Formats: sequence, structure tokens, C-alpha cells
Amino acid sequence: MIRRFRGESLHKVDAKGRVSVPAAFRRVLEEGDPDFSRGSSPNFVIVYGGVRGDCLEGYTISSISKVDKLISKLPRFSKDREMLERFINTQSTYMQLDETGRIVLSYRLKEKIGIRDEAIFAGMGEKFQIWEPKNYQNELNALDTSFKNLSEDENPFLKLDQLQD
Amino acid sequence: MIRRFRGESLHKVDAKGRVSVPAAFRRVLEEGDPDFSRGSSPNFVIVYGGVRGDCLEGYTISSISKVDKLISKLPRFSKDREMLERFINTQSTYMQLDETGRIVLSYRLKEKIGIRDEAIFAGMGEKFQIWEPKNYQNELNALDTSFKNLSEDENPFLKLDQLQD
DNA sequence: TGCTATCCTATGGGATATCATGGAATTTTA
DNA sequence: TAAAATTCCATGATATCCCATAGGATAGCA
Repeated sequence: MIRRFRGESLHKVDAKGRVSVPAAFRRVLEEGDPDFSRGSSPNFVIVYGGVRGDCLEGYTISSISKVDKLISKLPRFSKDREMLERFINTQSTYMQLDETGRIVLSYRLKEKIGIRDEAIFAGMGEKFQIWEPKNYQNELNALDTSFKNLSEDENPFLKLDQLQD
Repeated sequence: MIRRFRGESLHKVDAKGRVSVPAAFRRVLEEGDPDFSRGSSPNFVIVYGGVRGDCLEGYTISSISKVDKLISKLPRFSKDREMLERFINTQSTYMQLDETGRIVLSYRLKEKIGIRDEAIFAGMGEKFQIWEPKNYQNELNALDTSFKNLSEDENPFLKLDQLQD
């Protein structure tokens, strides 16, 4: 089975910026790091810029590598490639869990998404997100409203089965 | 895992032109220098001419070799090859980190991109860039605007998924 | 089915190493 | 030999490591 990021949880951020990554997510990060071995700590990547400025997004090494590989296929110096690299490479950073399963969010990262002393982790399948709790709630509410306003044939749940073949 | 240049950071440039290269980038430079050994300092290449006159671009030895190889495939004496060699080979220079992880930017290099006493390092996957901070901000803003003005089918993120297969 | 031992998780504090940066000393070079 | 470049120390700030604790969950056992 390939594990995916599932669930949401709230964690304290201490004075040094340290936060526990949910235990369930650690298993996914371990599986997604080709260099991980029992006894060590997995690496992964946090993307902080780009399309969404309101949360951080965590990717396993293997899933970000897929993206990196696709980008490398684009012609060097092309506008598309530069743009993607700016969003995916420049505005991101390698991270490593410590032995107790924590990471440290630098001042810059915390500031970027308005985090003070608590953070919400939300599983999103191939990636996870880190939110300031209030912003997260707003995001959920907004999503709810926009979902309710969809017409029948815009409903993504229904579109899902049409993809199937 | 093959590390890539990720993240961005601001560094002071002192009177002698010395700047710290971000610690994370040093690891990539070390990995990318076939002659590197523990205890020594990695070599790499800075390209200052060519396509973009507004920033410097740093390549690991192994990634500049890839580019060199591509250029060698072009017909000798062709205009294209001549041009690329001028930009990539002529307008570039070998560099070596010192023991504290710094390089020195000569007056010429600083002048080229308008740097005075601060420099931004930006990871771009297989290479990194060095910018004068204000110019960098302008670059980011311009990128943002042009991204927002893209039509659906011009969105490089969406194109990425089409490459897949 | 209640008790206890064990493990894992979340969190905190202090010690230590690394990083970014500045200045002095020394070598090179024109 | 003066200017420029390189090497060698120095230091505060930051990040990393190491240890400690408390609560929850699980498992084994009587």
C-alpha cells in the first residue's frame, strides 16, 4: 500500500519554532524518502510561495522529485521553466524531521502564513498543508460556501466517476 | 537523493566583496563537484553574461558540464554554437568557496548586476541566481503579474501534467 | 477484567555545533 | 613597496542535538 496524507491535527509551536509533525504523516514521509532507513529521519520539502500564499505545503522527496523531473524536461531558459522553478524551487526548502518527529519553522516561514504558537496540519493525499488555525477555519468555511453554490454538473464528486474507465 | 538548489536568502556583501553562500547551497555544490573531498572546498562556475544581464547564475561543475555537452552537439562554426559559447563559456568564471563558505564578487561582477552591500541568493533547481535585492523584488513582482495574466491553457502548472506519460 | 509494564507521542529546557559576518594578519602582485 | 587579494582568527546569532517528562495507548498477564 502507498500511504497518503490523511487527517488533520493541531500542534503547539514553541518559542524556537519547533512543531511536532503528526505521527501518521511521518510514516508517509519515511516511505516517500528513498534515502530513509530505520534509525534515521526522513527528509522532505516545504513549498511556501507561489499560488497559495496562505499555507505551507509539504511534499515527500519522491513526489517533489516527480515534479522536478517534469520541470527539467522543459527547455532550459524557457519562460515556463523559469516560472515553475521560481515557484517550486526558489520558494521552497528542504526539511528534516528530528528524532522526536519535529521540524522547526523559521521566523520567515511562520511570518509567511501568520503562525504564532499553534499550527494545523491537514492531509491532502500526496501533500500536506500547514495552516494558522483561524485561517484554516476560514478556508474551510469558504470552501463550504463555494461548494454549496455549485450547480449539479459542476459538482466534482459527480465528475469523479466520469473519469473512471 | 540528488539535491537541488532550493530556497532564497539575503546576505551581506562586505567591502572586499565577500559574501556567504547559503549553507544549503554549499551541500549541492559539494555534491556537484566530482573533485570535491571532505576537508576541501568545492569549485563551481558563475555565468554572468548572456540571456539575463540582471543576475549572476551559479552552476555546479556537473550541471555546467551538461550544458557544455549540449553546446558541443551543435555544428561547429554555426552561429548558434558561437553565440552560446560566447554566453556560457566566455562570460563565465570558475569560483571556489573559501573555508568559511564565502566567495568574493569582484568589482566587475558586482557592477554587472548592480550589487552594493547585499545580495539575494535564489535556488533554481540545477542552478542558482544572485540578485541585487531591489531588482529581485521587481523580478518577483513581474513574474507574479505575468502569471496572473496567463490564460488557463498557458498555465505552466497545468502544462506540467500534460508532459506526464 | 483490572493491573502493570512498555512503547510512542507531544512537548519543554539546556548544551553544543554551525552559520554569517567582521577585522586583523599575511601573502601576492603589479 | 603600496595596493590588492587571500588567509587566518574572532564572535554573536541561530539552528541543531541531546536529554527529560508526562500523558495516552497498547499489550501482556494474572
